[in-house]
Amino acid sequence: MLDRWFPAKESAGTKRKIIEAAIELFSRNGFSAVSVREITKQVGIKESALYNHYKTKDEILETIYAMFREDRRQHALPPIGKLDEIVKAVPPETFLLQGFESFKQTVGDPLLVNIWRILNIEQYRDSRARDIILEDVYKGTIGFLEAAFAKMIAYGTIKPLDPRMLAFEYQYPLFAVMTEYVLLQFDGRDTRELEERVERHIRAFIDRVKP
Amino acid sequence: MLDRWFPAKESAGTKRKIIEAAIELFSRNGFSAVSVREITKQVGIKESALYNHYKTKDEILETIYAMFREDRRQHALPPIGKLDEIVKAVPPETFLLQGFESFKQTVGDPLLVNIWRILNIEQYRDSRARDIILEDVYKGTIGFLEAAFAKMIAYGTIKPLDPRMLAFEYQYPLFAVMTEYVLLQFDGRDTRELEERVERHIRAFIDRVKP
DNA sequence: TTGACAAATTAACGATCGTTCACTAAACTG
DNA sequence: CAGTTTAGTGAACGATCGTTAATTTGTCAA
Repeated sequence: MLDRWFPAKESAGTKRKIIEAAIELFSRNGFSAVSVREITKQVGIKESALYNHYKTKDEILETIYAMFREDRRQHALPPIGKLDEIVKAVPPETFLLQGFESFKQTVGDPLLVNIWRILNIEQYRDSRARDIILEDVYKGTIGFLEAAFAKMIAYGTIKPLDPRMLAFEYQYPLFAVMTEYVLLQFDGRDTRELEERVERHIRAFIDRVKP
Repeated sequence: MLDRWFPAKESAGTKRKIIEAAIELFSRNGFSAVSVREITKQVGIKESALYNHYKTKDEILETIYAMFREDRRQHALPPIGKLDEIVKAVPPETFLLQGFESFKQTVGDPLLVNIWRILNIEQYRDSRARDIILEDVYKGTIGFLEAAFAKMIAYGTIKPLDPRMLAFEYQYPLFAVMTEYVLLQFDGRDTRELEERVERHIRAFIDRVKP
């Protein structure tokens, strides 16, 4: 994710180091409680040097948002156009269990987890964070799943229930687990029970929709 | 909630007004981004007068936490001791639909909603907020429901499934809906679909566990 | 080798931060 | 009514905030 935004050719990679430090600090204390001096200290430069790379402190946050947005559009969900061929190619069990893999992949990526934390902290103060959570995460995921379930129903591979309700029943527990997972992980606490719950939820869901 | 913490006999009620202003401001911008001068301006006093009521800015936040904790222990869930008589007295349908009522009651209380927002903002920076969310909210709710489901199973009023799994399947979607609800509400956006989802989820759950 | 440009430093700016101080006015207590 | 407590003001404290300006250092192309 960082590699794409900050190509290695850039000499010292200070611009990238600033983002890395900012993500770590913002995710722990929030944007407002982190000073530019804290960021630049972690990078190893003076505070004034930061302004050679970013116009303002807010532009750093904006860059982090943009990275997350782009990463989600690229990697989080397959494009709607490819949905039909996916649903035709893989059985519902495999499709749904992919949600488990994608969960483990997300919580295993410290960068993604930290940006998710930042979004949670800033969601009320900053309408950009709110927009990412509501549109990209919630609406995007549910819309994708609804379309997928509708296709499965059309192909007769799952029971003919309301696809939007199915999307909700499948995904919303995962949202809540993600929230709790990220919080437990913050103190290095045990998260195995949550992982197990996710898997059991998905398997129970598969049983509910099997035709 | 405020009435109990700040009895009317206190002359001007400045201490209460400070908390009210702080809750509103903290819930919008976060503790760190709100100055004591902003709070006291909203109350109508000078910043120095605040220190007649609270030793530090943090003590205001601490008071808010304590209020939320106590309110939850008093009103959120019936005491475990009374659980047996409740499960004996009301059918599972009524018990579970009570979760819908309690959801509507929570999101309809601006004070509770704002404190919930504060907890979300501060959850990483402040271990006290983290503790409230993980222990009082998550663990407390799931523990209560697990005990309730276990009793229902013992009385044969629901199917004999794993009570902890049932608690998870019932409650976690509600956690996520609450999060999204509070966020949508922040911009005054339409939340009717979410309310409907909650009710449909609970009714679907009732169907799943009916013996 | 020189000139250009990027990236760093030192120093400082005005503003704002949480908190404290000395003091005053009002309200309760004996 | 005198005396003490409570709640308020006005001013200031040292620290820190985001940001800018002037200047130096390092790097690569011409």
